[in-house]
Amino acid sequence: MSKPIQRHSRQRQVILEELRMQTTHPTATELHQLAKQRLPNLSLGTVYRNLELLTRTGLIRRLDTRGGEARYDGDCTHHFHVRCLRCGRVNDAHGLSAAPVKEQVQTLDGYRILGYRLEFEGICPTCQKRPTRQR
Amino acid sequence: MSKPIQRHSRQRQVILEELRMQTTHPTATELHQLAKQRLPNLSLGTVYRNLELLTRTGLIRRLDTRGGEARYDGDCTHHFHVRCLRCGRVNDAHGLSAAPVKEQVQTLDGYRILGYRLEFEGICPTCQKRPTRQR
DNA sequence: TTTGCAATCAGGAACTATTATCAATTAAGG
DNA sequence: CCTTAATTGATAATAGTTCCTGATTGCAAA
Repeated sequence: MSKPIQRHSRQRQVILEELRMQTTHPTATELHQLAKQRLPNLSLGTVYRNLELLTRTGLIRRLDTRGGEARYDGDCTHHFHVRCLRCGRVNDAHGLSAAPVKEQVQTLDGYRILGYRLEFEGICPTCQKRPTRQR
Repeated sequence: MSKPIQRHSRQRQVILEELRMQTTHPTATELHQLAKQRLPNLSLGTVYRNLELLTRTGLIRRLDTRGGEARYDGDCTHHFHVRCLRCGRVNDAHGLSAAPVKEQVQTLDGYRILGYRLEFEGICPTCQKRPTRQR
């Protein structure tokens, strides 16, 4: 059972390009809408399949998500994110480092530590302007 | 529309107790199995409903999860987690401080920052012993 | 070129985790 | 007790994602 050869497909190319054009960390559905403008009968399944494949080969990053949809990031340099607790949008937080924290950890309960993720939570500018919903 | 009065139910009590007894940050399903031993006809819906309510009132914490199921933590003191990239289990990482990191950020792109989450990724002891799956 | 074949596709069904609905039950205050 | 509304179990519905089918396509060797 050898590793399958990855070949070049127009769909994958377009999906990757569209993701890289965005700074908004789109969801699979959003990306599907965008890419569909160039490939009208691109299926959502194909978008998911390729996002998975591109994530696996390290060309893009998949961002965790609080319950909702996964978001994707075309920028693989090490950086962090700020997530809006109201609307769920995600922005970059460049220029920060959690390296001092990482240095505190080599192993943790026998885990072999491979990396870390740091994410800030808050309210985005747009949501700050919007009145708070009634509970 | 006033806030409903929260009353005391046996189910909620048991769910909370079982969660607090665990150090493993169980998923809703796992917790359902555990609590069912004490309340045999406890429904999964009730578990979800109460986990949501307890999270909202701040008695427990819901942990983000990479795609799969949400996990819950009965310990609300501020601490971090290590997640196994292979099996998804989560352990605590007490005794670390990310305060220096937080101090780097007051506002970020106009966001009002309310908190941050730091999570380590690695391979847990059990999975280190298991041979790597073929790709 | 043409051909062979595995990688990839579109479309839709299936699956998984979670939330909503609803009639019946039950906690809590009067 | 009695009333009222929160809560429950059971079940249906939803959302996001993955899986399956048969058709298509990129690529390498003939």
